[in-house]
Amino acid sequence: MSTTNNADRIFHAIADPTRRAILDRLRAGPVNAGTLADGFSQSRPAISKHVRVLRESQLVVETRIGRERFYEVNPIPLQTVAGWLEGYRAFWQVSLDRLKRNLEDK
Amino acid sequence: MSTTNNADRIFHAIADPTRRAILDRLRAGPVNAGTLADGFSQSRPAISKHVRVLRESQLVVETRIGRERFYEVNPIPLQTVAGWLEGYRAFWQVSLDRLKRNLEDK
DNA sequence: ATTTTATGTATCTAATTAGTTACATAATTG
DNA sequence: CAATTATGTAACTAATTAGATACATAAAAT
Repeated sequence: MSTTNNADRIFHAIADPTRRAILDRLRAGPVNAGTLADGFSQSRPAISKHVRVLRESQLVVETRIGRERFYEVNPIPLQTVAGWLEGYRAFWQVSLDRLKRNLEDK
Repeated sequence: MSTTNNADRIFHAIADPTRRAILDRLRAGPVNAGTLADGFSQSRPAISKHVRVLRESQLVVETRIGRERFYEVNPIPLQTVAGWLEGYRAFWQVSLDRLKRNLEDK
């Protein structure tokens, strides 16, 4: 995924349920890699790889303290998603009306 | 992707840039399959498959008229995404403060 | 009735991905 | 300094995916 733009990277990052779960866990506060992995049934390396994807999309920030690495959420990239959704919010009512009309026509 | 829940299906559906582009196109109003595909550089079957994924996630609704099939956006499932994001909105300010503090500590 | 048109499905392939176990590296501790 | 601990990376595998081309089906037009 080398020629991938920012938005793609972000949407891809949050597409995986484990990665969303990691973000949700980190929302409670920063934890080190080991503690984070303990909360999941997958192997530590598997979680490590998910965290890497999250870091590459900037959704997670790493802080190294000694040999430990703490991870925390950076919500900024989620604004990209929020912005995309926004384009549908305006559409919301109008489209529901149309959908309803279409369904009534049957 | 049989044992996939609703949210997973939705996040997965919007993860693909072509599928997001399809949704964005459909936001302008319903079109039939052929017209839709004409707007893309991929083959018609490729687009057809993307539309299927979008339909399975309920983001797109199909209406058959004669031999044509019209597609339109159903924004409702996007509420799932909006809801998930919402959990981060509250977190927004607090986490940015913390991030800022952490960065200042270096 | 035959041909054309609109569109989905089958099949196959190349690329990507999520997971695993084994290994490497760098701090800490005794 | 040797042993332990925290953690990422390498290598490999199985599953999933996006895309292409060829084919099937059904409606519409001649």
